[in-house]
Amino acid sequence: MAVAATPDDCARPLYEHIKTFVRERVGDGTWPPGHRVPSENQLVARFSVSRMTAHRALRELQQEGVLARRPGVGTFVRAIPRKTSLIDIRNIAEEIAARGHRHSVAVCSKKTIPANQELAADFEVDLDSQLFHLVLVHRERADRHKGVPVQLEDRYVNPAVVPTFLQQDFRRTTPTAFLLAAVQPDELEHTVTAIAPSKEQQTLLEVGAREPCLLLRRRSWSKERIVTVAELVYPASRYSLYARHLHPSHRQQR
Amino acid sequence: MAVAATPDDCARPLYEHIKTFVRERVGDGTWPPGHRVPSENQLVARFSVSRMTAHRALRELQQEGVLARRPGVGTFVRAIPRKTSLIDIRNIAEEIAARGHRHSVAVCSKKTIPANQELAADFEVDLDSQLFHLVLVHRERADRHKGVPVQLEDRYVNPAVVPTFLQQDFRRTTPTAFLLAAVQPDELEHTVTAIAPSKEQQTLLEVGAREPCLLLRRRSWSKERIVTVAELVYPASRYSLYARHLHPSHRQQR
DNA sequence: AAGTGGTCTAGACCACCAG
DNA sequence: TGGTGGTCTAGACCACTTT
Repeated sequence: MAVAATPDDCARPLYEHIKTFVRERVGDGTWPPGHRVPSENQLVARFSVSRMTAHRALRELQQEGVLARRPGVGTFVRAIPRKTSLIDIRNIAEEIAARGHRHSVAVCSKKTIPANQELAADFEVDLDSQLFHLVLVHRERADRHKGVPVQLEDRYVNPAVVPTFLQQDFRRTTPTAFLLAAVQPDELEHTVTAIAPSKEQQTLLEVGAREPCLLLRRRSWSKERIVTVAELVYPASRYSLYARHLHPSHRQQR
Repeated sequence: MAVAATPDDCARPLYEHIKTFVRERVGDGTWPPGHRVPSENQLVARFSVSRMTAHRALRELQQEGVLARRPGVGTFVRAIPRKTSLIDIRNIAEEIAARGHRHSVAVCSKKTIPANQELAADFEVDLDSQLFHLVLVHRERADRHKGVPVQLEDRYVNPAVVPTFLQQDFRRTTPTAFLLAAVQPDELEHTVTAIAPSKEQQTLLEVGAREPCLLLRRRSWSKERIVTVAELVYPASRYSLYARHLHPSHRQQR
């Protein structure tokens, strides 16, 4: 009974409480796909809110692809893997861990550099402003072998937004994880193209000249300022990008 | 004055009326980026609805990236190209037209074929079931030159869902446009990788063996049934995929 | 002080689906 | 017939920004 007051009660909207309540149970498997979640009226009683508030919580979870609702029937946990990657930023370390493999990182470069013409334009700062620059190679290994490179990360970061960036130990925390924790980006831009790897990229990724690679260029903004520009190179044989999502008219499923 | 009753008044929710009203003005440029849209109270008066209804309309348009809202200030038309491609299906003909160029199509193959093992699994139908198969080359040209191939489209369609598919004239309507009109997909899956083009792809796309290509594999569902599986090959030098979007906490912008 | 958006309530009516 | 979700109203309080 009781209202299951989560630790983080602090001033969050009531519908967010309900969303968290549902998401936790869906996330940890307490409510498996197909499971019927409490009706609006049951949530009204359980959380002591009005029906509009409970409705909003369930409606938003439906729009996010977590739940499927059927008028006259009920609300159910959706079966399908929800939207991923390309859309959300994904942390490569967690992804690899999710596959049951080991992730490791080699730091190739980690320094402060002056902005050249192109970078100054990207970051909307003056020429020769100081920027952080980082080059990493992410490797994935299944057992006790050395593993293979799966991503080359070439990243510039705005020191004005994240002054402590270069002090991190990137063998413990990926830049993506750190940046997401440090600044919540308001906006993301992704551009994907295919490239033939350069000599240097071939060496770092341990691929041949003929193996095509995916180049994902990501820029993120916070409060109108660019936070980071990253070029992520994936050998196509070892990685592809995936997205699955609902279409505007959300509805359906079991 | 009056409620600007749109032609399609038929039983649509009131908040949808308001959303349409706003979207039309944003779409046709009547309200340019940065323009301040009517406040909730003004919409309440104009549409004779309650504030909750007006609020929901504006909130959803915010979530869709059309509007930016600032508490205490107002609601404004967003400046930035909203989420595109990779997320939404995009129609290559419209895209090319939007760049002021001409789009043309060569139909390489258009027939009914029996499902092999792989296709049967994809479509969740029996082996040797009949499927529609289509191969197109999309070209883009700037002036009166012949233009260059920008996309090779290799598509299978479920006849049970779209029986009239093969009867279309794909020089007039792209498969994407037709399919979107025929069946509203509930769900989409995109997988992106990089490939070195095969001999046949090199010929059709008029690219060299060394030019990497993007391979976008798209599957769409309607009511639990697969509608179509498409493999779209883009020469990387002529095309890249782009997405820009807001992060979960939507807020900001002028 | 006035206006904005953000949230919330306690009712209500409806179409739909189940038993 | 009773429960479900979908919509809607007419109030309300709040934090915030602008004037």
